[in-house]
Amino acid sequence: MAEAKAWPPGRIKIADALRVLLEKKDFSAITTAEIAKTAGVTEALIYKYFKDKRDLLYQVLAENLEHYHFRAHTDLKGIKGALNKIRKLIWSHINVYATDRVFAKILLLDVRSFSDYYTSETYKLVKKYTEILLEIIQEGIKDQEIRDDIPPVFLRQAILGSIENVCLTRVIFGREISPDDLTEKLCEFVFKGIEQRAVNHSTTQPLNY
Amino acid sequence: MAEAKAWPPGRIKIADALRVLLEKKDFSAITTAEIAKTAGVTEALIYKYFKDKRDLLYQVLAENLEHYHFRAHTDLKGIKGALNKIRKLIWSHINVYATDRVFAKILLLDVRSFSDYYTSETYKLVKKYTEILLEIIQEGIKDQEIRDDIPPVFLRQAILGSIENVCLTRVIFGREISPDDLTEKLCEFVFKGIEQRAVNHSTTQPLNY
DNA sequence: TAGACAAGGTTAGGAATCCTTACCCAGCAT
DNA sequence: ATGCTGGGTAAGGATTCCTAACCTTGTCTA
Repeated sequence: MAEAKAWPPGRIKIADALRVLLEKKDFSAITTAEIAKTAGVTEALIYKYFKDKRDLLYQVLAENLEHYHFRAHTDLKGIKGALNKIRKLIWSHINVYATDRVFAKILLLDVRSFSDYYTSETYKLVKKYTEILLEIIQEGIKDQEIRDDIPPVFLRQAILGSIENVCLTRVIFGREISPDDLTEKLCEFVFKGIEQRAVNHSTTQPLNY
Repeated sequence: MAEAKAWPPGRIKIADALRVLLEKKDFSAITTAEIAKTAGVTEALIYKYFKDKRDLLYQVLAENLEHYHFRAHTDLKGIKGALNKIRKLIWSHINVYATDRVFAKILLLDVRSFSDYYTSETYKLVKKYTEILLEIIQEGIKDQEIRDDIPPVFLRQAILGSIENVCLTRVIFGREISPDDLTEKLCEFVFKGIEQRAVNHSTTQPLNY
């Protein structure tokens, strides 16, 4: 799937058309007629390449996911330490939402309400992506950088939830997303929590940086 | 809106019918014909009481929200300390998702993809609900229980995101939700963060419990 | 080199779905 | 008795998603 090469022109035009339309409209408000017209093909062609309208959405998402998954992987190369990796992953993650609003909208809003999405190939890609974070957490626990009294899978959910929810409102209302600023705040939150630390200047110095 | 009293029987039957159908199906897969049939009324009656199919969804959600918002408020009475209040709020919040899966599905999955939802009266109720958490955070900052170097609005988003994302997968896949267990883990995460604390047995005893 | 056969695309249409317009009827106030 | 309001129905139309069948062009092969 999404072989990156050799898609017929019609298929490409259709996928691009959907991306264009999603910039301005909800997925549910976009009709197949509209997609076909924007793509410059007939409606029936959509159904040659996609099972149905949703499948088109899933496949468009999948193409983006593959790309960003690959990028996340390379972005992490050369970084030492679980917390540093998490910081970088958060930054990259937010940066994608900041620069590709259509992708953000599809992933955070459009597909989530369809229950067949969770059995799709595309959802497997999402899981593959979040696997990266899980591995970093496990590494961090092993190296004593991350606490070991909360299950890694749980931590992953909580971390991703906070990232996504912070970006979500900004995506919905078209507000600006600043990766630097948000990453800084998110890391503070995720790493240290909201509790006011004891104001004990002698013993609470951070050890790692 | 949602005057709690004096709704005509037809309206009640329609709202109930939607709730029943949502237990088994996506909102997008439910037809107006189906709703009418389940309710034992004609399709046209839906449009007497609701602007359109979505408006029906929003209003059903609104009714639940009002109820849970009220309950959250009373649940917090008599609790001292911002962190204790947050713990209780998290528990109540999760408990709602645990006991009312339809409500959870509507709020976390169904309405989010519709952009007109964010201009609806129902969304205002959601904001009113999240306002509770914001006020607690502000109180906590004032009382030095909560760190003051991250904006309260940001903290609220991050906290709610982690709560909701933790519940989300369980809602999607129909897995069990254990309020006690999840609250404990979430509070640990939210209050203290993921970073392994310095293993300094003399000074790191928790103070509050 | 005819012809089989994919691959890419179109024509035409049908079932379902959402929603509207016009109508009915009971109760009740004047 | 009459007008009017609130709750409900009947009937239909436009739109939307999707399918079946067909066309066309290039390529492989006997």
